[in-house]
Amino acid sequence: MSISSRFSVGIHILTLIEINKDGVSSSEYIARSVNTNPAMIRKIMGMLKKAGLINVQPGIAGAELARDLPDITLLDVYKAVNVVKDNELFSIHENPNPDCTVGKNIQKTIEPLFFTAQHAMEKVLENVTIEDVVKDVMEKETKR
Amino acid sequence: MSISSRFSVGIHILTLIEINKDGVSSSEYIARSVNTNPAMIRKIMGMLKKAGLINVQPGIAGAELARDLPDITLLDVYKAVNVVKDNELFSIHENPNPDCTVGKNIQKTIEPLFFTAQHAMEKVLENVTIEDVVKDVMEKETKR
DNA sequence: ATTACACGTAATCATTTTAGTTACACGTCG
DNA sequence: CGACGTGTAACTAAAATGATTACGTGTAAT
Repeated sequence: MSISSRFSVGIHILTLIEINKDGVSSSEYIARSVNTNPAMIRKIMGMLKKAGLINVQPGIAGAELARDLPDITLLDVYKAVNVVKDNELFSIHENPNPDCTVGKNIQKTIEPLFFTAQHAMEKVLENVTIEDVVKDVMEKETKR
Repeated sequence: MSISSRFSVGIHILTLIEINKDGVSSSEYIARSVNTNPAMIRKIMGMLKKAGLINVQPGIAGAELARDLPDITLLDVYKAVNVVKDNELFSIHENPNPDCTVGKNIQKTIEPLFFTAQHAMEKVLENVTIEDVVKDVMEKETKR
């Protein structure tokens, strides 16, 4: 199992929009950079738009960021592209036997542990912004 | 997307073996507690055995823990049941366009960020043992 | 030795998710 | 009006999950 690449594509899209801010970031343009289909990009952009991360308008080519660079965290993107339902990174088996000590209590024991693990992961995503990503990409580019 | 319930079932199995240590934990017995099929249980027990967490023998009913309770962490179980490939909790889109600044560098920028997030999650799992789980289950049981 | 029981594992199946693709309605603007 | 681009729906192939059936092999009791 892996978390969908929609997440990394979402990050790619936002980063590209910023770096190409003097140009026009159409779905076709972005798709060439990501190396996928424009329809895929539009679908993901739709999610980013719905989450208030970018502005796009029907019929008008190009998208732009809806917030300042440092105000978009990877957690924002993660939630926007809907790769993991809220608090369901881990799934817990349903209907354990209530007539058994373990079956009766295991879910309520495991749940908070899973939440803690998940939140630790999300906290890391929250502390990285698209600005950080943009800077790193630019730095790698100039080092050639 | 969700991490397979094999993980929570694995925890259930180990916990049950401990709490039922005076009895015989056959796959059929465990399956009744988890509320699934004995074959599923045997498959997961095979993984736990391969990881050195339990001892089972063909033809002999019952399983027992292969380590002391505090020496089995949730991370051990997580890795044993193979729910996530090493360092692949997040998947990154393949073949971005190398002729684009973003496409060329985005993978190497994102990778370490994803690793950090994943490791933060795994660290939490590493700090919880089956002993903790057993204690919590027993505590919940006596509070009724 | 035969029989009953249990583990180990392969094969099959329905369901869900992903990623990709095509197609087309609708909006914008020259 | 016509060209272009966004927004979506429909469809596909591939992969993963959870469940189930079946059967070979190992163990031990009678």
